[in-house]
Amino acid sequence: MTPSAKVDQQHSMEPRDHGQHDHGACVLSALERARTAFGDKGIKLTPLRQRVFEEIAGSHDALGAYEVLDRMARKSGERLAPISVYRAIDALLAAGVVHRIESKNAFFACHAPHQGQERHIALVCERCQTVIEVSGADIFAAMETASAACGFKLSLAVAEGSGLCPACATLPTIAQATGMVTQP
Amino acid sequence: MTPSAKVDQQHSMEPRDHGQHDHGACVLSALERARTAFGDKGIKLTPLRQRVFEEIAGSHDALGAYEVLDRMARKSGERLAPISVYRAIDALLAAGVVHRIESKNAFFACHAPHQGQERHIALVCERCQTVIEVSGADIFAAMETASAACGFKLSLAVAEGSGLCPACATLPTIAQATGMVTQP
DNA sequence: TACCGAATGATACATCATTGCATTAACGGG
DNA sequence: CCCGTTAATGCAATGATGTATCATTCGGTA
Ligand SMILES: [Zn+2]
Ligand SMILES: [Zn+2]
Ligand SMILES: [Zn+2]
Ligand SMILES: [Zn+2]
Repeated sequence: MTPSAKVDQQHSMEPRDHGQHDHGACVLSALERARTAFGDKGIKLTPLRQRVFEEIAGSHDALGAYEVLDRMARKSGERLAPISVYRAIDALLAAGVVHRIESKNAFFACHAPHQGQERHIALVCERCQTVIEVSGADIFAAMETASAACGFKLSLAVAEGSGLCPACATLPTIAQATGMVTQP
Repeated sequence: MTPSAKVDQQHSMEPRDHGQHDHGACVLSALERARTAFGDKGIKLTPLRQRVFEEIAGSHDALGAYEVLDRMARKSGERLAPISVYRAIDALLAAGVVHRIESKNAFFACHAPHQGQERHIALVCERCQTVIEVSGADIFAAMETASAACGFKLSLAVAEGSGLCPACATLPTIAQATGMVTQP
């Protein structure tokens, strides 16, 4: 990846928010759920943790820890040590309000209810980077079945995917119609 | 993880090979399958790629790229640049003879036939580190179903697990019987 | 021979994450 | 209020993982 491409990837010019979606309200409600989750678990939602959470929830992307760091530094002018962000993220993970995407070494804010103990999987859009969560009960059940069938005692399961989100999945037809090609 | 624990994790004192298993033959057959896979795909199995593959296949663990590097350096006395190992691993991945475990940033040699297009998932033993592959057709089908149900066009799916392999899963009963405790 | 493309070597750098220890904030019992 | 305890943060260094860039080598080929 070239340095210039890297700049373009700061998630600023992405085709996020395909029209609808009140983002201010979306972030506020995420924050409210976070307060509840921290309260329920007896963990403290400190100012630092809240700032980190707002940064992650403020994007619907999965952000790397250093990306969070950069964004916070740009806003406040002060650069935290990486460990501070990692510690805050650990608390957010423990509270269940952010999740980690193993295949990207990145973190995203949970916008799913996770009511009960239902497991979800994360789906990452390759075009707009948006992460969505979908119920994964059948998937984890199948993993349990496949493991048990060979005598493996499964204790931790990871499942995640990437592709095109519903909004982006409809766009390639436009590229085709206009004669756009992917390889010059 | 403590530094001393790190040393213990060099995969040398692990309870690998719970009795049976002719490892020399196992590695040779893996190498033979690798030659075939490279031939089929029109990629060259160069000496460097073969050395890297032997190092990975010689362990039934998933090895990090730098662990491969260290082992090769210990054997030959010459230390490659990391990029050389990564490039070799890229070729091995392309040939399909090793797989990556996203949740560990590590690579293991494929010992499964993968006949046809059948997808497998990797299961990592938390005690002996052995990686096994099991058929994942149902799992990937469930991921496809869950994605399609919400309009997501899935193009890449990751599923992997950790826990206790069949051999290790039978051992904890011994620890219990002898009054062993996990927390002093 | 000259050329080309694939593979490798070599240096430096980028990105991801943790260890260790000092300092500060929060909270409850005297 | 003072003190002791614990959680949280600050700070410096380092470890662990992965890539960019350019030079060199090597095998085939016109
Ligand atoms: Zn939003
Ligand atoms: Zn999208
Ligand atoms: Zn073997
Ligand atoms: Zn085991």
